[in-house]
Amino acid sequence: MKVSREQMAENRIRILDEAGRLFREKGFEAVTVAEVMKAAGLTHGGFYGHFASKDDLIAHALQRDLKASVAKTSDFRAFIDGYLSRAHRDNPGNGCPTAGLAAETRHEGLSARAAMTVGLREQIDHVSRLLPEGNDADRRRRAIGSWAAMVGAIILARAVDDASLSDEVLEQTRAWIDAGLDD
Amino acid sequence: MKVSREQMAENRIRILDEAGRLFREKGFEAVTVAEVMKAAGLTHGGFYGHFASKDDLIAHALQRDLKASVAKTSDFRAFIDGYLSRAHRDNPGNGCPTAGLAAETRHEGLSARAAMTVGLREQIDHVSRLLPEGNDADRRRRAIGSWAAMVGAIILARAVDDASLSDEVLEQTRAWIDAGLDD
DNA sequence: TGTACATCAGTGAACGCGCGTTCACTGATGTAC
DNA sequence: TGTACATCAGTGAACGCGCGTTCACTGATGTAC
Repeated sequence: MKVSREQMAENRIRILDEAGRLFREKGFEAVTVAEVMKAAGLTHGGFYGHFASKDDLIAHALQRDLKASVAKTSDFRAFIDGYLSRAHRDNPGNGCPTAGLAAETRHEGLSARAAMTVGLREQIDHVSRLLPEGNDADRRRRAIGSWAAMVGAIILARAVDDASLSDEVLEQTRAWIDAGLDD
Repeated sequence: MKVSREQMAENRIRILDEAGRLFREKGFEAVTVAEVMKAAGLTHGGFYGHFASKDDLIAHALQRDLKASVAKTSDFRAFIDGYLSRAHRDNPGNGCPTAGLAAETRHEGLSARAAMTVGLREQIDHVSRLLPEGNDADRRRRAIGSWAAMVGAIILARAVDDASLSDEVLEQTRAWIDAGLDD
C-alpha cells in the first residue's frame, strides 16, 4: 500500500509529533516503537522506512520539540507564570521537553545529547532576550539561573506525590525568581 | 549455601548501596537486577530473598540514598560550591540522588514517589536551617528556590555534551544563587 | 491523455535477545537434646 | 560441650514475556512511452 510523497511526509511528521508527546509523558524507555506508530495511525513495520532506529527517532523528536518549545511568549513574567503553573506540571505531554526529558537525555546517544545542547543554548539566548534590564553578562547570568530554577522546580513538583508540597515548590520558586530579578 | 544472619544483613546493605550507585549512574531502567547482584558479589537468584521485586528495591534504595544525602555540610556556601562543582556533575554515582533520579521517579511506583516526597521535604528543611538570615517564611522560600536551581543546574549540565556550556551553567547558577541570597 | 509496469510506503508475522522472575537444589547455620 | 537435624540464604538453569528489528508480501503511486 504505497502512499503519495506528501502523505509520507505527513506521516513522518505525525510520527515525530506523537513520539514527542509520548516521550514527554512516559520517558524514552517506556515508550515502544509500536506504540508510537499506533498513535500515528500506522503499523510498527513501517517505522524503519522513516527512521534508522529508535535512537534515531529519539534524536529527531527531541530536536523538533526543543525547537518548537523555545518560548512563544515575549513577556518574561507571563512566561514564568505559565511555566511554573499546575497546568504545566500536570500535562508533561504538552509541556516543556527540557523539563520532561533533559535528565534522561544523559543516558541517550550522541545525537540526542547534541540536540539537547543546541536546544539549551537557544533557550538561554531566548530567555536572555526576554529580560528587560542589565548588561549582557548580567542578563545571561539571570537567564541561566532562572532557567535552571524553572526546570528544577517542575521536575521536583512532578516527582512528589503530595499535592501541597508540589504546589509550594512551584509557588515559592516563582517568588524566588521574581525576587532575584530585581537585585 | 546458607549464610549467617549478620552476613545476610551485610549482604542486604551491600545490595542497597550498589543499587543506589548504579541507579544514580545509569537510571532505574537501564540497571538490571542481575547487574546489581553481581556488583554486590552475589548471584541474581538470591535477590528475591531480600526484596519482593525490582520496584521494591528501587523504593528502598531511593529512601536510603535520599536519607544519606541530606547534606553533610553545615555551611550553606560550601554546600552550594560542592553541589555545583564539576566533580559532582561528573560523578553521578556518588552524587545527589535527587539530581540523578528525581525526574525518573515520576515514572516509578507509589513507594518510590513516597520516598522522594519525604526526601524532598527533609532536604528543604535542612537547607532552610542552613540559611543564616530572615524569618521562617523567607528562609523557606530561599531554600526551595535555591534547591530547585541547584537540582536543575546539575541536570542541565549533565544533559549537554558541550563542556564549556556545561561549566557555564554551573558557574552562572552559583552566581545567581549567591546574588539571590542577599536580596 | 491513456496504458503498462517498475517502484516503494506500509503491513503484519516472525525472530532474537535481554530482562524480571521462579524453582529445585546445595550446603552452611544454628538449634534441640 | 558435642551431635543430629531442620532451616533457609544463596546458586544457577530455566521460563515467559515484551521489545527492537527484519522481511516477504501487497497494492497504490507515479513514470516511461
